[in-house]
Amino acid sequence: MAAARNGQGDRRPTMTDVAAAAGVSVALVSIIMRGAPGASDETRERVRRVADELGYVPDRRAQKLRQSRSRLIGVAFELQQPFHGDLVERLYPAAAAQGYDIALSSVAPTRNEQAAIGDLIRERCEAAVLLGSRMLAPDLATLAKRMPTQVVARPSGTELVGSVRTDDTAGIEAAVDHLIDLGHRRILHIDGGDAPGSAERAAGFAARMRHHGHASEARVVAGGPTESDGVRAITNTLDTSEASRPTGIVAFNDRCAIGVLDVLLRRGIHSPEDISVIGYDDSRLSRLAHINLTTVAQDADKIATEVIAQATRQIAGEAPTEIILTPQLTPRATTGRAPVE
Amino acid sequence: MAAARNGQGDRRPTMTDVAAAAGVSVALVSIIMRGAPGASDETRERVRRVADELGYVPDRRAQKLRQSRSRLIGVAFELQQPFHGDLVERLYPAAAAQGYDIALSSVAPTRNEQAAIGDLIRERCEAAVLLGSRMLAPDLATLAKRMPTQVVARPSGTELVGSVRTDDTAGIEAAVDHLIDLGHRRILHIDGGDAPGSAERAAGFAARMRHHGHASEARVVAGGPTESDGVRAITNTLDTSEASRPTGIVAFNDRCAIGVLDVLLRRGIHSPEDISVIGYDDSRLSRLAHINLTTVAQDADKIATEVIAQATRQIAGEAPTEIILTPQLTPRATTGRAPVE
DNA sequence: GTGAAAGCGCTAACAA
DNA sequence: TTGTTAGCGCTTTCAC
Repeated sequence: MAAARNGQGDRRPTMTDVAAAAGVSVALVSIIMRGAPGASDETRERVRRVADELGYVPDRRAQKLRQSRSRLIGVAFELQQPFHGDLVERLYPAAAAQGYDIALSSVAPTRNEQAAIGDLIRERCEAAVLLGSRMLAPDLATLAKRMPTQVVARPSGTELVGSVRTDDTAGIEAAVDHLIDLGHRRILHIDGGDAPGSAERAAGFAARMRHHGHASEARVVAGGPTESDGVRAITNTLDTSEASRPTGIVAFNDRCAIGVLDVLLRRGIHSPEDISVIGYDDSRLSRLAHINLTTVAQDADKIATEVIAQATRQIAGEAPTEIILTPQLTPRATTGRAPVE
Repeated sequence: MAAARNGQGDRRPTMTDVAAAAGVSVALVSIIMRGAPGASDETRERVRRVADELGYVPDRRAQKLRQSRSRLIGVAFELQQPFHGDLVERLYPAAAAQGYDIALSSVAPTRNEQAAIGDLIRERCEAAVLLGSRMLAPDLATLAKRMPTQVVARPSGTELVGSVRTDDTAGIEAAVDHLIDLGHRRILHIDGGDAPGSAERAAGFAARMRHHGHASEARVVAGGPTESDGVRAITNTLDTSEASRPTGIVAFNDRCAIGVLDVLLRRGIHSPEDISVIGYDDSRLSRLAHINLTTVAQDADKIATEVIAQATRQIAGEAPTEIILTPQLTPRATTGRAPVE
């Protein structure tokens, strides 16, 4: 058959086709499709109509190739991280407001960051945004020599690479203060293992407990960023410290906190009556009605806006900076007054 | 300053730069970069070295523009669906094996499917793969006139659009059989509300219970695809049928099942001792150690392979087909023998 | 084995 | 207001 591809014809219409059909030059069609000034309203309307009839849609690759700039911001994100989803979603409108498009490149167990970044380079993105990158500072610096680069939700470790993140210390402090306010004293922090931000949060926790004069009642145990890590940490803790178990827990993040809650439930320990639990991220998970987790919220909207703003600045040649936002404690149902002893 | 962008120079090196630096023609560089035959090993090595020194990376837009075909398969996926992440991850290698690249376009609450698909068209993808699309059959048919289209995990409703999915009826039947084998009789199905596949699964459930002669002990209640839906459904059920509560539950999907488990936990009802629960999808969630949910598994690897295979066929002009894979019951920790009454 | 030249679909000067 | 022209960075004949 002549018309392959579901009879859609052998190829998509191009600007040349539209120009021919409308009896004008391609340049004029270009002007009209871009909404640029320099065409009569009458022609404009006619060409638009012809284009629609033909089902013409501009070829973005050709557009971007021709314009010396791609006006593309590349985003590497992890497919399995709900918070990355929250961020990506907000990057689109933020970028559009500055006249940029977003190119997505995913990171997954079978697809490493290098592969994802390679795609962004081949697409000639003008800047790279790495969500929760696991790259080391020297590698980031190398990448930064190729293209303006930022990391999100972690420090970059090099002044060549920008960073937008929330103040981990402040976030953990807010969590500690909240529990102290509620009368808790024996407070446990389950750290993030080798996840980015873990060290800062653990240090912040210890410092704040000291500040309140309860250093001796503070404990930090090894955890990690997933539910399983939370499960492991709390199980260990409960099994080994029956006598003096904590009344308040600050988990590394929401997923970790959810693991903790799950174990508590299974053991018949009620939250918040027996133990208060605080997460970190304000991910969609934490907001689910049945979880309703008190958490330290990172404002995805604000982060996205700052990321795009910094990207355009870096593209314009400004030096990258470290932008630190203040997280917000969001009390929900998993924290309450400390039980009377 | 002359060198904007972190001193990386004003522009990225092009093939012309490499050719000049190596003292050969661009055509030869092209041959070498693509690994095409027609260059001496010696030149090959020298040009490669020069390219590396310059940090040359081919411009994919220019490549794809020049080649009449984009060799791009566009994928529209939902950012917040873990199973979509599983699929996307597997589409990369499957596509690469056929010489295609993947272009990602995300769907989210603030970014609808039309927007996502528009991007795929502008990128001149040769085929569109829509994960869990919510588009109606007529709209899908319209899209199919533009480009070869497939939907995944649902029927397309039009023969113009391909579909790769698992047999919902068979999956639910396997779940029912499993419970029946374990001695369960009073079995509840929490359906998926208006989610794709919900009707098929509910019908399959009823039919299979009838087949086993336990139609009278089968119940179907309204649910949905999220944890909250599961919470709502089971709460209702427990509150209204204290006397004859089910011993087995088949939830619409894993997330729904997890909501159910959460409520059971909170009420001190043990699973599987008191109530067995089965999910659907075998998402990462279900495999978490502390959840360890019995579920009906959809083989993401196989789905991805079939999707790419069908995409290449459709691109070659073949008519789309409906590919139905058989799901696999995966027994884990949330199902066990029915309690003795 | 290598190079010259044309052109993919578009935009942007510049002319008319 | 409209058309002409010259590329963007690459691949692909077709000569040499």
